[in-house]
Amino acid sequence: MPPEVSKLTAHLGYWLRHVSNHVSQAFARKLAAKDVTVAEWALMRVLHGREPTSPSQLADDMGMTRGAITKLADRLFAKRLIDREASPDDGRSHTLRLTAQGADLVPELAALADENDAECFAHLSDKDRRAMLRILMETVARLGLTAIPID
Amino acid sequence: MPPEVSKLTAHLGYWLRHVSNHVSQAFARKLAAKDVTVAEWALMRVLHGREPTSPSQLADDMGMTRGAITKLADRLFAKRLIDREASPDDGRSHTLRLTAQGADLVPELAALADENDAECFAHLSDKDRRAMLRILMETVARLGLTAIPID
DNA sequence: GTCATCAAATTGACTAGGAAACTATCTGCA
DNA sequence: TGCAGATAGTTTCCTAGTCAATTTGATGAC
Repeated sequence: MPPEVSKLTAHLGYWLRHVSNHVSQAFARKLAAKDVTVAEWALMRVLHGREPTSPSQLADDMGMTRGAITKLADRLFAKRLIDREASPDDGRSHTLRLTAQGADLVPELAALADENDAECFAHLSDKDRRAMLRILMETVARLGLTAIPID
Repeated sequence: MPPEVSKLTAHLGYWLRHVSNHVSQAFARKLAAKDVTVAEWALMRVLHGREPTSPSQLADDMGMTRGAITKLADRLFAKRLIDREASPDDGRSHTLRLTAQGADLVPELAALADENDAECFAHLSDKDRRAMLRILMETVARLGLTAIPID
């Protein structure tokens, strides 16, 4: 019997996607209570503690296109959670920052994220949790270096 | 200075989503050469080695809605990669299985998945790779137990 | 046996994001 | 100076999901 497809179960990417989808869906249900989506939270989270940032920079950092950031920012702006500010030295550009209201909301959302993490990964040992976090952060750093599509 | 938001960087779910998105996007570019999407591959991958399965079961297993499975299956059917078969004991239900063509394609796609994994996680030690895989599989098993939304 | 209820799958309306075209502005170079 | 790219952001079109309503078939109470 030829093992034509040796180890289908061995693809990290597959399991990653699987787990990520489940976790994000669970998180989305929690965030819905605050009328915020996961992507909106992600943008607010990136803005928090790094104040005014350009859409292009955010697109790179979040692994999304500029078009997506535009729409995402529109929604957050409509909810008064972020503000736009024209760039003084470049007429094309502007920066985004959290409003006071947005900044106030961040800790609440962070608490939901804590809660969601706790629920989804309750079965992991502290050691495993830390290992996973370290591996993921290393991977982001690595992918960040080659953020622009190569192949 | 009150640490209002203690450890924003500590949310596993956030990094998980970040890495998963990047990996899936890279994979999508590779799959495009075979005219297959990531979701299509995922469905084929689930069907492989577990032959005839109902859409509902697939929806549960893949963490998608039934509507999504219907549309996904439509596309794969149009490409002659899967077949529908009426359920003998339940007139409402049917099962899905890979066609010969679909089964032939699986190893090719699996090779692309291998390649993508290798590229995206090249920097990880074997030990880390195995740890990550184990943790993710454990988590899926755990989430599987509570697949139906609880809160 | 008939009807109310439930379950499987599909369908339609809606939403979020990607790719690429487009607009406005900036930069460099003759 | 003035014009040819390059660059920041937006917009349009398309794809692929979710959610809710619908259709069709099964099931159980009486």
